[in-house]
Amino acid sequence: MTNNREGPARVRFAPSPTGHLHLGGLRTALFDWLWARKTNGQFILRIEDTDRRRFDPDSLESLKKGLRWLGLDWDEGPDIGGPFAPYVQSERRKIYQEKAQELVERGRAYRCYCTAERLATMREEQRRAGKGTGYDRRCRALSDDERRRYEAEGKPSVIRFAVPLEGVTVFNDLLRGDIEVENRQLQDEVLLKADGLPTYHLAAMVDDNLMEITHVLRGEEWLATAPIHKLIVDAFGWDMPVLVHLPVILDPSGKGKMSKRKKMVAGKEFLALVHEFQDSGYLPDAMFNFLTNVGWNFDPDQEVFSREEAIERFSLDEINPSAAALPYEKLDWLNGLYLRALTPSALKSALLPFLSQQLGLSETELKSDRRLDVLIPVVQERIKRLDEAVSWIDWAFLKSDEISYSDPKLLIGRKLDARQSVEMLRAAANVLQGVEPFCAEAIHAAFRERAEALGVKAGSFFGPVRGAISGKKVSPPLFESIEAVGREETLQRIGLAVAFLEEHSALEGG
RNA sequence: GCCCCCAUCGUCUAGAGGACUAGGACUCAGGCCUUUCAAGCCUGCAACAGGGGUUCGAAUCCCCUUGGGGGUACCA
Repeated sequence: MTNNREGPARVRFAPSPTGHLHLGGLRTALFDWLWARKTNGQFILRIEDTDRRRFDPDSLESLKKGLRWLGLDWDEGPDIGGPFAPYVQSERRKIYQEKAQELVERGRAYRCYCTAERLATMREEQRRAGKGTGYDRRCRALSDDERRRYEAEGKPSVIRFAVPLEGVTVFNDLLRGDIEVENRQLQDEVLLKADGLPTYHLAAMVDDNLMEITHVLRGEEWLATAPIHKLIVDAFGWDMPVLVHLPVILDPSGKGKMSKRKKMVAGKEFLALVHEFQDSGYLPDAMFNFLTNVGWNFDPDQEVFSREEAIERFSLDEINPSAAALPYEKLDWLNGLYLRALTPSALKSALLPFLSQQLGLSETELKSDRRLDVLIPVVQERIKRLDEAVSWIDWAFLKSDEISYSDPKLLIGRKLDARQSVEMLRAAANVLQGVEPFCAEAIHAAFRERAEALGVKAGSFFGPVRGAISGKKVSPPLFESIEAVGREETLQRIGLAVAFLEEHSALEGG
C-alpha cells in the first residue's frame, strides 16, 4: 500500500495541556502507538502548549499517566528527550519566530496590525450582513509606508499566512483520498500571535517537518484546516506527511463530539475522561482491546485479542472514516472477560486499592485477610468493574453486632413460612457445628445431606442461611461465604437471624 | 449562512459489482444449567436513509435529496 509508506514510521501524539485526557485523545494516541510499533518506528510525545490562557499545569502529568496506564510508551518526548528535543513547544518559540519571519521575507506571510476589537466588529458586521466570517485581509494590502509607521509606533502585530487568492488546494487524506478546496474559502490564518507564540498551524507544521514525522494522525476536526496546512508546508518547500484524520468519537447518544464536559445521556452520566475509567476499575488491557476496535476492526470474527496481535494486524488504511459512538456496554462486557481471565492473586492486587478505600481498611490489613482469598474467586465472575466488588463482599467485613436485617422476607426460604424458616436456620446451625473440615466443599455436602433428610428443596434450606449471614437477598455462593466468615461468626449470625425472625413472626401474630 | 467530511441492525462493525436469504460482537428477549446473583452454552428480535442513474447484475460505482458530524478564533 503506497499510502501506508514502507519503513519505520515516525508518529507523534501532540496534545495540548489544557485539561484531562479524554477517550478520544487516548484513541488517537493508541492508533499512533500501534502504527509506530507495527512499523518498528518511533512514537513521539510532543506537548503543544502554545495557548497560555488555556494552559493547565496539572494536565501534563495527567496526560502522561493516562498514556502509561494504557501501556503506550513513547520513544521521544518531554523528560526523556530525544534527537529533536525539546518536545515542548513553548521551549521552541525561537524556531517558530524564525520560520514565520522567513515566510514574511519571502512574501508568503505578512504582519497584521489589526486589533482584536477591530476583528470583533468586523466579524459582527459580516454576520449581520449574512456573510461568512473571515479576516478581510486589510493588512495584506498595507503600503510600505504604513507598515513602517505602525512599526515606528510600536503597534503590536501578528503574522498571518498569505493564502493564494485564486486556485484550488488539493491535499490527500489517507482515508478519504484527495480533497479539493477553493482557495477563496480559506482564511489568512494567524501563524504567530502577538505574544510571540505560534498558533497550531505554524507550530505543528514546523515541528512535524523538523521532527521528521511521516504520518500525522489527528482528529477529524482538523480536516477543515488541512488545506491551510498543505499551503504552509508547500510555502516552506517541504513534503507533506501522510495525513490520517481519525473519525471523531461521538457521545453515547450518537449526537455531538464527546467532550470533556460531563453530559447526561438517557438520565445517566457517562464517563469520558481516562482517569475516570481508571477509577471505576476498568483494566488497561480491556480498554486497549476495546478502543482498538472502534474506528478500526481487528477481525470480524474475533473480539478479544492481545496487544501483540493488534500490532501485528493494525493498518492505517483500514480505519473507518465515519464517526462512532463508544459502545460502553461492550466495554463492560470486555472488561468482565478480562477480569475473569486474571489469576485470583492478580485480581486481588487489582482490587486492593478499591476495597481499601471502600471498606476503610488498609491495604496491608486486607492483603493478609483470608476472607478475601475465599471470596475473590467467587466474586470474580460476578463483576464487570473493580469498583463493583465491594458490594458483593462488604457484609463479610461487618461485625456481628453491625448485621441488621431490613426485611424478614430475606430470611424466609422458598415456599416456607417464618416458622419453617426458623427450623431451617436451626438445622443449619446444627450442621455447621459438626462439619469438618470447615471448608466450602464439606459444608456443601453436609447441607445437601441435611436438606434431603429434612425432605426440603435445597433452595428452601439455603435461602434463609444466605440471608442470615449476608443480610442480602443476592450474595456470592453460600458455602464459600460461610467458609470465608468462619464457623463462629456464621453461627452468631444465624442466631441473630433466628431471633429477628421469631420477633417478627410473633408481631405478625404467627 | 458558507466550506468540508460521513452514511450497513439500538450500538461497535464485516462487506472493496455476482460467494448476501447481508456475517460477527454488545445490548435486549427466551431457554438450558443452577443454592441467590452471575458466569457459561443454545435460540431469537434487529440494518444496507430515500430517489434516480451505470450494469446482464449494486450494500458495494456515479448524481441528487435527506440525515448526521466537523469547521468557520491572536484555541488546539
